[in-house]
Amino acid sequence: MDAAGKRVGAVRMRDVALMAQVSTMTVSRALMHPAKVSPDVRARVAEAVSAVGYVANKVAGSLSSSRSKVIGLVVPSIENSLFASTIQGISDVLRRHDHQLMIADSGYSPEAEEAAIRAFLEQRVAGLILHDTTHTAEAVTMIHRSGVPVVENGTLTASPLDMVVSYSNHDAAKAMTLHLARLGYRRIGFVSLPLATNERSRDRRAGYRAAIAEVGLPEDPRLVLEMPPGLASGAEALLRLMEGGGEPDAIFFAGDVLAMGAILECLRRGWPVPGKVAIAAFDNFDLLGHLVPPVTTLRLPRLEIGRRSAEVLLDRIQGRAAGAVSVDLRFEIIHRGST
Amino acid sequence: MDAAGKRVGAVRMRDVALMAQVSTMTVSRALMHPAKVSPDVRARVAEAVSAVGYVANKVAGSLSSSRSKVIGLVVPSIENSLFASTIQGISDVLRRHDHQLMIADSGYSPEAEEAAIRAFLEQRVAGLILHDTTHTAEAVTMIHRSGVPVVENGTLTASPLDMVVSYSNHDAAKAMTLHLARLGYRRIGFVSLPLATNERSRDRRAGYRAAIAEVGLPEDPRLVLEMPPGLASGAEALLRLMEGGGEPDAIFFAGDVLAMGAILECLRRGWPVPGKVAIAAFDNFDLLGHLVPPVTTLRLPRLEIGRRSAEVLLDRIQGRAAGAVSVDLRFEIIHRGST
DNA sequence: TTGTAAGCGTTATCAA
DNA sequence: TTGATAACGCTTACAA
Repeated sequence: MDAAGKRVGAVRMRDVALMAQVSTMTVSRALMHPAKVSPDVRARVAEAVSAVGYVANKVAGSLSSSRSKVIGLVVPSIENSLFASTIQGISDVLRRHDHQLMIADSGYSPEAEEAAIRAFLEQRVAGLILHDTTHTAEAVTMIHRSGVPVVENGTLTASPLDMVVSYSNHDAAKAMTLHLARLGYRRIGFVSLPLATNERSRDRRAGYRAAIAEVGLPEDPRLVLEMPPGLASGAEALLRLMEGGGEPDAIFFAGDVLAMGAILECLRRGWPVPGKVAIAAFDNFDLLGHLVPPVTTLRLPRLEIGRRSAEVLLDRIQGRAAGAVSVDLRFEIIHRGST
Repeated sequence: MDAAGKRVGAVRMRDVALMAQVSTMTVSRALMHPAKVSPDVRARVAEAVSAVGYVANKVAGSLSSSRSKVIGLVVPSIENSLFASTIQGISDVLRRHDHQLMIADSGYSPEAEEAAIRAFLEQRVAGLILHDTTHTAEAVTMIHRSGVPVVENGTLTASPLDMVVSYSNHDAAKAMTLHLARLGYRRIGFVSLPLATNERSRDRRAGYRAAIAEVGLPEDPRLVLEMPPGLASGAEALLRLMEGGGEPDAIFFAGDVLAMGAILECLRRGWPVPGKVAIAAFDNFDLLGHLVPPVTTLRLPRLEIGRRSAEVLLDRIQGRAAGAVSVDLRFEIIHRGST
């Protein structure tokens, strides 16, 4: 590179062509469709490639062919380990299919998501995977105009942009609440993450309410709380519910590490679980199974969501499928000692 | 897109130019250097851009200018939350500087790393960040030939490819071991991750040994163990050391969630910590501070490593700096109840 | 301040 | 099976 950051003097396909005594077109063919070229040429090209140290220029290739092998992914937070599993799943599948992954995080802001989407479209990605299901109008317009296929995977939204791969946050929260009711708990508290910009949180609370209504328990606002994510937040939620006059006999923490924070607080205070209060979590952190007592939770298909998202996207990109796709992956209740 | 995945009929700069009644060159300038264009033209171009819904084609731009704003990152595992912090740090800085991030994971294999590096160079990334410091010969050759700047950030390696931003795994492990010795522990066990392909693990064990030698404690092979990562692995390591005849009075778990698994095992067995055995960890998981007892550990600058890596890379790319860079970020011992 | 012309390094197309 | 030629959509370099 020169001082201004401009790449300089790279080996081009032309150099390979000269060395192999063929045209650049033949080199291109030998690399893309080896079968369409004579064995002799194939060998000469291969030799020339390694002799001159040729590294293909996919920027030029993409411009010429109007195709790319890059997928753009926007998650709310890269650091959050829940998303990390999904990213891993996506990455695994893309690598197997010789595609690349670009990542941006929105910090839970639709405006930042829009900026990320624009940047990806400017790079002419072949497809998009969005965790969120809430987008700015401008983002929706850009995506539709671009014609790029999209998978959303935060929740099984009823009105997807294009394709969805997820599980039902509503049904999962409802199932866990019903599970607690079936175990005999009657005053079931519920703690969720912030609802405003998060359809997943709203789905979960709706699921909780549906279950409460279904089994005929009274709705008590003193039993429902909205908290930011985090260990400390879970501990605080526990204390607020226990001292809020609602007298919960069980609490369902439907978000991130909230349940972990709550159960550690119980440990510190010497409160027996479920003797004093039962605790259920929403996500299958490894750790929940190793705590004392081990915590009842939901197993969500985080990794599988990533894999399937990448697969349906590639299917569409490669013309193996068209039209609407809505994949409902399963969740599962893991019943343990905390309830 | 048509059936073969070929993008079709996008709006080009030419369309903006026609609408704004200027040449494409003027549109290009108005977008890249608004100051170099008259206010009138600037306004007309801006209006035309939104009227036709223009989304710049950076593929064409990159080809033409031989510049790109994409950085490639290779980590051993995307799913591992330790790397997630670093990725978040990188992402934060890149976004602020209008750059994009491509990610690949090597699964701890140098060959997979080589493939990822090749793919990134084919995309003509402006820079590379590699977590690992062990590379194939071919990877090293490709990188040098390409002239792309590189930051390694897994450990403060003595022979970097180019730039390094990290902390000293050796010194961190040594410091913690000395800390334990200072507290009066005399039979200090040590558990590390696999050493074969991991310079970081080797550095840590060397640091432990250096400390043991420095304070004149005997080296006892029954006190040293090599384990895969994971909670279960930590629990198993604890039991093997406690029953292995070495009679440790403290154990230093220098890897991932090993310490967490060990302390949870102590909880389950009702072993007092540090009464029965003291426990120290290597990484600052939130949770370690909330366990009972809270666990002594090292605070490592994971996020900061990401930020600084991105910064030194951008400095080099943008010509603000040249030459060798080696940034030694700090670590810190967090003394808590478990020791 | 604006425009013209010539690439950037590939692949598509069509002809040989 | 191979090659010549013309894009792909932008930016550089230079001219007006």
